[in-house]
This record gives sequence, C-alpha cells and structure tokens, in this order.
Amino acid sequence: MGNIAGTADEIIRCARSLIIAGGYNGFSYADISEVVGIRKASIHHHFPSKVDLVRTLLVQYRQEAEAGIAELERHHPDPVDQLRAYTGYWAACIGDPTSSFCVCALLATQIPVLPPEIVLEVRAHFRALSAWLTAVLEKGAQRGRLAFSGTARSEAEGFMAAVHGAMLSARAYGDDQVFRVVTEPLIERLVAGRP
Amino acid sequence: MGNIAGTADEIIRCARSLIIAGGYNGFSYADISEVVGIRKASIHHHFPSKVDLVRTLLVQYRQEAEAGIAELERHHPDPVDQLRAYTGYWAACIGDPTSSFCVCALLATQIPVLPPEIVLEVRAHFRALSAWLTAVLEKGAQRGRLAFSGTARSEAEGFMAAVHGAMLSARAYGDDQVFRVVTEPLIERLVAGRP
DNA sequence: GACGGCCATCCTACTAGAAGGTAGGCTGAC
DNA sequence: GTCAGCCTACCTTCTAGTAGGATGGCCGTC
Repeated sequence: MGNIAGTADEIIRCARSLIIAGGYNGFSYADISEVVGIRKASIHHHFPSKVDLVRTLLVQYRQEAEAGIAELERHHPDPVDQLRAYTGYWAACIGDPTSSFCVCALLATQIPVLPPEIVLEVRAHFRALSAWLTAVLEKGAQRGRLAFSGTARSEAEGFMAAVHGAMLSARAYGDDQVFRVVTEPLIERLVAGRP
Repeated sequence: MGNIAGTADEIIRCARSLIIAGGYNGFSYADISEVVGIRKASIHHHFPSKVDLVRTLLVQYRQEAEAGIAELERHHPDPVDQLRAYTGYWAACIGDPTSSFCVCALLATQIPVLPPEIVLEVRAHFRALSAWLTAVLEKGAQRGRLAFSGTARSEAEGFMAAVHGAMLSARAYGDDQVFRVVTEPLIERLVAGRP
C-alpha cells in the first residue's frame, strides 16, 4: 500500500497544515507521526532534519503557487479577472483550517527565529508574488482596465499587504467574512472608469 | 537592587521582544533568564505559568496602546493627522527589532495553537483598534476631511489589514522602506478633495 | 524459475538537551 | 516574624535526531 511518493507527500501535506496552524515552532515530528500514522524515525528517513522537511515543503508550495497562477492566467485573460480570481482563491481557502493562511506569509512573521534556508524560500515567494501582481497591474493599466495613482510596483505591494492583513484579521476575529470585506473594495477601487 | 516592579517589568519587556521575534512558541523561560540575568525559577515566582506571563504582558500592552491613542488624539485633533500619527508611530518602530511588530498581530497568526486566555486578549485588541479606526474615519467624514465609498467600519478593517500586511512585508523583505510605501498612499487616498 | 544481493521503507529503542514547572532553603527589608 | 525575591536542585515531558534491525520488493545471474 502507499505509492512511491505517497508517504513523503503525506508528511509534507500534514506539516503544511500544522505550519499554517502554528508556524515553525508550533509543530513537531511527534505531531506528524500521530496524524500520518507513522513513527518519528520514519519521518527522519524521508526528511533527515526539520529544516529539510520545511524547505522541501516550501519549494513544492512555491511550484504549486506558480502553476496555480499560470492556470489562473489561462482561464482569465483580463487583469481585473486575474485579481478577482486570486483573492477569490484565498476567500475559498479561508474557511478551511488546513489552508486558511499562506504558508510563506505565516512563516514570514517568524523570520527572526527561522533557519536561514527557510528564510530564503519565504523571501523568494514574496518577491515572486509581488512581481506577478506588479505585472498584472501594469498590464491592466496599459489596457485601460485598471487605474491607480502610484507606480504599479507600490500598488502591488499595497495589494499584497492588504490580502495578507485580511487573512490575519479573519483569523484574529475568527470570522471568514472579514476577508471578503477587506479584499473586495481593494479591486473595485482599482477598476478604471468608475464614478 | 532593582525596584519593586523592576524585575517583573523587565521580564515582561524581555518576553515582549522575544514574542515579537518568534511568537508564543518561539521563546522559553530559559531565554528570558539569560537576558534578564535571573534564574528560571525566579521568573516562575513572578509569573507562575507561561500563560500568566503572556496574559499579563498583553493586558499591559493593551493599556499602553489605549494610553498611546489617547495621547495621540490630544496632540492631533484632526482625523487625518491621527491616521498619520498612527502609521508614523509604527514606521518609527519598524527599524527596531524589539518593537518592529504589533505583539497582538504576531500572536494572532498563531491563534489555532494559542491558549484560549491569550486568544481572548488578542481578539480584544483587534476589536479595540478597529473600533478606534472606525471612529476616526467617521469623524473625518463628518468634518469633510476624509472621503471613502464603503462604510467607515469596512474602510477601517481595510486600513488595519493593510498596516498589518505592511509590517509583514517589511519583515519578509527585510526592508523597512516597504512599510512607508504601503501605508502612505493608504492615507492619501482617504483625504478628501483631491483631483 | 530459483538464488542472492541491494536498497527503500519502516520499525523498536535510545540519546542529549530543552521545555515548563515544583520543592524547599537562604537573605534581607519592613 | 513575616514575606517578597531569588536561589539550587530537581522533576516530567517533549524535542530533534541516531543506531541498528526486520521486511519486502526489485534486480541481474545462473
């Protein structure tokens, strides 16, 4: 039973949801072993150290994010729709405790106590996300679909920060609605040609 | 040596900066004992359990925040200036590792693994901050100093989320500038009577 | 097709150190 | 005399990580 990459994948999936719940120091090999139904030592077989596990997890997460964005761009040629699809994706995740936060955003809060290898991956995700949002805003402005006062870059940073802050507020209040309340006006404000 | 409340206060101050660095599970009594120059057992004398310590810390933090806002309102009667003073306060904090993040915002990220007593305090801070921002925005709109499309409440939630997200981005990039890049347009957008 | 080696997977059993916390004794100020 | 403050010494549980053994599938060889 269990295909070749099955167990390692299950460990990563489990670790991911545990990180989303409590961050890097908020979970242990023992926690994973309970959920996956495997001994601690067996986890060390797949991932020699905790840093190995989390770094692998992050590399995979970033690949998934990149693939997700590529898919999103195929489905939605319009920049406005792309922004809506992005926030819509997270709005759908917010309700599910195992995916209600961006892993990189959560780890970013703990950067001062994180192993440097992990920090590298987290930084890379922020840069990639910011670059994509900047490109979307630039494209939207060129096509006359979006309008904003500052640079595309600063506007993208503001957008990203607001989305992350919205995740945080949803968690703080224990109210999923807050995410939509914050993110929906965010896009409407950028759409060109409103009163 | 050490005045009456001296040691307990030093412990709290130390714990606060440790939480800002790595959250609830990111510090231990041993860490505090090293910094303060006191034995672990002596910390337990002042704060029997970790929950006691952090709850006390949060109660004090919330009082300080309340006092700070009251002071801020005395110095700045104008709602626009109040918003600027608020973000300006955090802009000044961002550079200092011991105060570069709101303790409650950082703890909020770990709510699923936090003791319930701590969650209560964190929630209370978010509600208080949101209520204050809502009041400022309402007052600003009444006086014709601020203009926005949604309700004052939803606008306040968006403002707070953006500020928290800006703290996160500054930490993620390791670049203090990002905080200002995100928060400055935030206020300018709300100021009434622009082109 | 049987044989033997190889290797991935998972196990039991263990380690050293760190976690939060306790018991009880000393000291010095009021 | 009492008690706050701090200490040494200790406890239990959890932490990541290690050593080494069982199992079992896959390989080429005869």
